[in-house]
Formats: sequence, structure tokens, C-alpha cells
Amino acid sequence: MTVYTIKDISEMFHLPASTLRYYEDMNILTNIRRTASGQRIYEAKHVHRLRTICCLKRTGLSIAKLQAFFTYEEREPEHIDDILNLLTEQQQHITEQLIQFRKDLAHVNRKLHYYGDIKAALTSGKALPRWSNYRDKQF
Amino acid sequence: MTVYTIKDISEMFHLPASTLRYYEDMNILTNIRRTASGQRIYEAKHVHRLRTICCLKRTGLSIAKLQAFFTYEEREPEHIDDILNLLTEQQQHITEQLIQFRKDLAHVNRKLHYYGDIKAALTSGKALPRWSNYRDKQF
DNA sequence: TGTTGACTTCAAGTATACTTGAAGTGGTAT
DNA sequence: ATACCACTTCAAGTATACTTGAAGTCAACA
Repeated sequence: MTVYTIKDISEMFHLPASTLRYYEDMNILTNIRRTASGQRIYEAKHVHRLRTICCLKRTGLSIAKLQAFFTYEEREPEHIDDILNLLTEQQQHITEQLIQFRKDLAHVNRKLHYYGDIKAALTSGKALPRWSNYRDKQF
Repeated sequence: MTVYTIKDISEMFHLPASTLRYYEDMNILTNIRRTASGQRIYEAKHVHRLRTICCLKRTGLSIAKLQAFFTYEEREPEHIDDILNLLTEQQQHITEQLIQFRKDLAHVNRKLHYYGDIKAALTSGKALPRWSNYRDKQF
């Protein structure tokens, strides 16, 4: 089994070591062995766990819900429905965010074209564009 | 010109009135008129501003950067490049988040299939699935 | 006329997610 | 040997984004 130091994991996930210790305190990253002198020894399961933590956190899950999720995972099968409910909610949530983000990207693109044209008009001295011509466009 | 009360705006954007007052304090929602008795009068420009605030906040912009953005907008044209830089960064950021969210959705979908199959195996008494069979699948 | 309800201001409080500081230990370089 | 550096624990501090509470004002209805 390959093992990792806290520095390895910190670099692998672009997370400060303090955050990894914090996740451990919060019981969302568990069963981390120590060397004789007390240094953390991470294993493949922690890498997998962290991938899930990052995935769920990024998409909006709180630490509290992560605690619940991993508690369910450890006490499966009694909590299989809790797991499925949490994952289904999250799936829904990510799907909604994807739809919203596409709209938000379109909004930013419109603004970008508008202000880009304003800059062009300013440097060329031509007439300034009007926002009403950008409002409903897709770029 | 159509005008709106704080309650109208609160319902329109699903934001508590306290948050609208906070945005005003933070100077990202400005020039709000008052009635003789001091009640806020919102106009179309505030609705547009709030659409932008919600779009940028949702996609990760902080209040501090929103302050900067609207300050630039008010002092255009000196800040046209600052506006374009901020919008370009945000465009990039949303694009990256879209890519990541699609991966995160795939991850959640894999977990969902895995635990769904675990539930089926538990109720039918058949052999439990192994995660290795789900790791690289697309659902 | 009074009292209810919805607004107002302003200061202080809260939730979440870390981050930092102090004090200590152990392994390695000079 | 000793100095240094990276790690350790544990408690306290911080950043961000609101939220809440107290005290007051106004309009409208019984």
C-alpha cells in the first residue's frame, strides 16, 4: 500500500495542511494512522475520500452534511436510503446549478461584448453602444 | 416609471429584506429613493443591478469585488479596462466551474448508481456490487 | 383615538469554514 | 551536541456574509 504524508496530500489537493487537520477534527476524514512520532500517514482510501469531499463541497454541500454522509456510509446498510436521498438531492442541485451557470455565463458574455464595444467606441470616437441592443443576445 | 417596495424586491429575488438593506450598506445597491416617511423606493435600474449582483455572487464573486465592479461602472470610461478585466476573469471562472461541475455530476451519478445497486442487492439478497466496476463509468 | 403592522436606523450578534499562534517533539544537517 | 525544520496538539482568532434586536416612526383600520 502506498502511503502519503500530510504534505503530499496538501499538494495533491491544493489544500493547506491546516484544512486537512480541520477535516480530521470534523470527522469527515477519519482513521488516519500515525508514525511513532505522531505524524499523519494517509492511504489510498483517504485520497478517495478527499475526492468525494472536494466534489461535494465544491457543489455546495456543508461540512455538517458531509459528516452526515460519511456517517451513513460507515453504517450502511441501515442508512442506504439516507445515502440515496442525499446523493439524489445533490444530483438535482448540481443539475440546477449547471443550468443557472450557463445563464450566468451568457449574462457575463453580454456584458463583456457591451463593454468591449464601449471601449472600441471610446478609442475610435464613434457613438457609444446601447445596452438594449445586448440585453437579449446570445454570444 | 414602475417602482417597487422592499417587499416586492424581496419576493422577486427571493432575498430577505435584511439582505437588500445590507447590499445598500455595502454600496453595491445605490441611489435608492425614500418616501416622505423613509420607506425605500426601488426602480427598474435596481432590478437590473440585482440581476447582475445575483449572477456574479452565485458564480463566486465576493461583495468586495462587487463593490469594485460597480465603482468602475459608475466611473467609466476611466475604468473600462478594469471592467473588462473583471468580466474576463469571471467568464473564465464560470467556464472552469462548468467543466468541474460536469465532472462532479458524473461523480455523484456513479455513486448514485453504486448505492442504488447496493440497495437492490440488499433487498434481493444477491451479491453486493464492487466500487471498482463504477469508478470509470459514465452514466 | 389608539393600536396594529410594516417599515426605518444602527449596533451587535451569528454561522460557516477555516487559520493562526503558542508550546512541544522528533529526525536530520553541521 | 546543537540548531533547525517540519511536524504535532489545542485553543483562540479571523473572514465573509449576512441576521437579529432594540428603539423609533408612520399609515391605516377598528
